[in-house]
Amino acid sequence: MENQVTAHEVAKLAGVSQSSVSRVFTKGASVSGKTREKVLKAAEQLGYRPNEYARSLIMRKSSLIGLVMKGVSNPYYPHAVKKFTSELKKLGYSVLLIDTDDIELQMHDIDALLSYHVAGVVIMDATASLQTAEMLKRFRIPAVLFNRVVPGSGLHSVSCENETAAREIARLLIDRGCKSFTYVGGREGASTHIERLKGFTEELENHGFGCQVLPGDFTYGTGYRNGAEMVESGRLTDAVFAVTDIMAYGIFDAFRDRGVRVPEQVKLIGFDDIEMSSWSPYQLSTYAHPVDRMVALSIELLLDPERSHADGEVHYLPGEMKLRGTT
Amino acid sequence: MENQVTAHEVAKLAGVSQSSVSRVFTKGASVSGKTREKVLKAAEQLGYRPNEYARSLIMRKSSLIGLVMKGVSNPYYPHAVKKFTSELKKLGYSVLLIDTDDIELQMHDIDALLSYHVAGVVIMDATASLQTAEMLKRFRIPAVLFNRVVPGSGLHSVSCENETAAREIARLLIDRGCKSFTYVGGREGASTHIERLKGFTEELENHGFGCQVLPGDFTYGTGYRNGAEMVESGRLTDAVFAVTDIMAYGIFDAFRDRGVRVPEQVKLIGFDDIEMSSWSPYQLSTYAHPVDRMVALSIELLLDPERSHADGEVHYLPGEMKLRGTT
DNA sequence: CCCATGTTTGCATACGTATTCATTCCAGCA
DNA sequence: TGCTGGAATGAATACGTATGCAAACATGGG
Repeated sequence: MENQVTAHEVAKLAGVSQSSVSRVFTKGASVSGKTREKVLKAAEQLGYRPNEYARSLIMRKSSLIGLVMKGVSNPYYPHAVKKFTSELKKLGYSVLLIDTDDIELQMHDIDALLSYHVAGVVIMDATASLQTAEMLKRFRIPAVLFNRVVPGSGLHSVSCENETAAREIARLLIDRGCKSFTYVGGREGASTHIERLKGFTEELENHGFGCQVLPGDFTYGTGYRNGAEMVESGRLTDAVFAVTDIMAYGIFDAFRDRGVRVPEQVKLIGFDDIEMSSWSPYQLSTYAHPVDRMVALSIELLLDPERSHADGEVHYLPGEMKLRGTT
Repeated sequence: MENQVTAHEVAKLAGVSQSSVSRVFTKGASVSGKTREKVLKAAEQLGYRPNEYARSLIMRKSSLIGLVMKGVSNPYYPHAVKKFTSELKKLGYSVLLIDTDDIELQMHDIDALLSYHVAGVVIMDATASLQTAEMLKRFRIPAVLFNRVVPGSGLHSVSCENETAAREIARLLIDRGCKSFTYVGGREGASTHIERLKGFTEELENHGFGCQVLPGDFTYGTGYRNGAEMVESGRLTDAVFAVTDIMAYGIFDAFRDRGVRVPEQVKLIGFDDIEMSSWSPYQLSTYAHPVDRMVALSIELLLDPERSHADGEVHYLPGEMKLRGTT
């Protein structure tokens, strides 16, 4: 950075003023074709790139979007990250990656976002406490919760139609002739868990069925333990709905290891449709997130000046049922 | 960003000069306890954070590290990303995430890195053409290739001891009594592929064995197809070494689907030790990357001013064999 | 009490760019 | 040719911070 090529040097070489150089690189500015050409040639020769720091400083506008990830527990998120980065790149934004260790977006992480005055924040696979939400509002940083809803936070949320999908899943399993049901959940308090649980159990109730609810945490290991326990304690049901594909794999493997056959003895269905679900040992039936549309909507909410600072909108987008071998 | 709290406002509230405010937030600067306290109180009250743009501009030094990812094909990388972000955070750096679609780091992506004059670049799961390497050198951006080596690029490389590990794997399989061998590879030209292939076949040769080499691309699907073809064409061997865990899964599943038993009929071993390898359906024997040490060394290479701009160092770190159920 | 020494402090400036404002340029027309 | 109005240009300034410099201040020894 010490030997940075500046607009002044380009200007000198091109025989114009620094202003003209700037105008060439600022879209919508008025420059004659002649000088534009001279400037571009000089810039090319020197390898000039406008300095983003100076640019963001003077324009009082950041070209960074903060992307908050919790971890690597679920392969579903890296996929969404990829989509975000490539879409944002098209719009001229770069991505500042924040990796929280905690379930919640921490104050410490907020610091980085504030120092760069990011144009917006996407919070994935993590949640924001009301205090954190307040902080974001206070500093007028547009934020959207991706795949999470935090009631009362006033933050935008973009989620899958969890409840509706869970109802659909319930009906599907009933149609398949199942009479007893189990729901294996995610972390207590996670909106995806709550909404899917609600839709599933309510719809079952509507049809006169009950549901065994087992606690979980979105991990394979816990899925496995739950599956093992179901078999060993004799509490196996005709159908199992796992809050997440990853958990479904664990359950599936626990069943298989104990000689329980899927889908003959038990029907199993997950949620997410990550790549692995189509792999041979699983062939898991599941409900696919509309990732692309979720990403597009998130970006829209962040960057539209009309909506970014307005009250939090909560969106539930419809996904698609993917029926494979486990139902 | 329009209503940014500046050091001037803090200064006014605290009754000191802007310089003093700056000094409080610049470590190593000389401030009295009294003013420090006044400033911190005022800053807290106003929610002041130093503006990174102004700071990076005046200091001519970026606090960003570029992290280049190719995609989401291999769960091994997200794990490393997490390690990078958390380690860099400790050192006061933030992460600029670049997502290349291509196998190579593209010029277009370089632009973002240059605009922010990043303090360094980590290139993961992708490679850099000689032209790109030249570009990085020209702009004096320290770079390290993570898990890749590009001879002649002059870039630092931090990799696993691929060749040595592959030899070890060969000896292990020989010890297990295997007489015929297959290597299922990765993308042509990828250094991990080349090095593991070399170590494996050479060591086998040393013991008087040949090796069937099948082409691959690091994906599950290709692993599966290779596995299927081996069975169906009758070219099954006593042992199979897959360049990557992901590919090993595909091979394993193809075998299983066709009634070939692992490890009784075929011994199978992968490379990476991603989380899934310990899952019940696979229990894959594999060789674990020393991720933590690889990350630490990468950061060291980037940030040590003595080494960051020096000629590219190529490091191979030893990992650890993980023997599970497939050998 | 005074001077010497070291520590704090404020002023002014610079980082590289976008943009306002005044000036110059130039095409088009009478 | 002389005018006019719009387009293009350059000079100057501002963004928010770190830092060199000189002035102010504190401290302690004689």
